[in-house]
Amino acid sequence: MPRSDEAQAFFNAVYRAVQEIPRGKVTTYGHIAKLVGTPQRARQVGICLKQLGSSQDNARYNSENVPWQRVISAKGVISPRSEPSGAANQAVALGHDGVTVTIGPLGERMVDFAEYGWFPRILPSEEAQGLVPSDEEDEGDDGEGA
DNA sequence: ACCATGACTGGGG
DNA sequence: ACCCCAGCCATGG
Repeated sequence: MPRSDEAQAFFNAVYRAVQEIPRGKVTTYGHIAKLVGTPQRARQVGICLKQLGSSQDNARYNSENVPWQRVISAKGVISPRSEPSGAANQAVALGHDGVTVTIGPLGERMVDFAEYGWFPRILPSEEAQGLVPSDEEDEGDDGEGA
């Protein structure tokens, strides 16, 4: 577990944000970092998910109630890790979510953001609670289409 | 206490 | 378009 209370707060914020990713959708480590207010700490988001244990550990946040599989790299690829089966497990879990994972030329497991990407500016829960400062500004944000 | 190692990323070469 | 690199900072030796 993290050393400081500050770090603990960051971990919890990340877990809560990840819990808001809808089933059948994915987002990036970097986007979660932005959602919790620390855009430079995408790497630490990865550390948070790595720390998730099973529900048997009596931890408030665990691999059962936090959909860790819905977070992938900004390249649209399931991040490889020391344990190769880890990425494979994530692909299986995503498949269970109804997300199609394709295999790239180098064996990378990739997900199409155009179809499965979830990138809100703020957390839906905050919006529902009216915690969002007033922000009625519009600009041509996205406009892609496959 | 110091150093190396990552579930990362955007920018430069 | 691909590779490299400086920030990032929790963990483990």
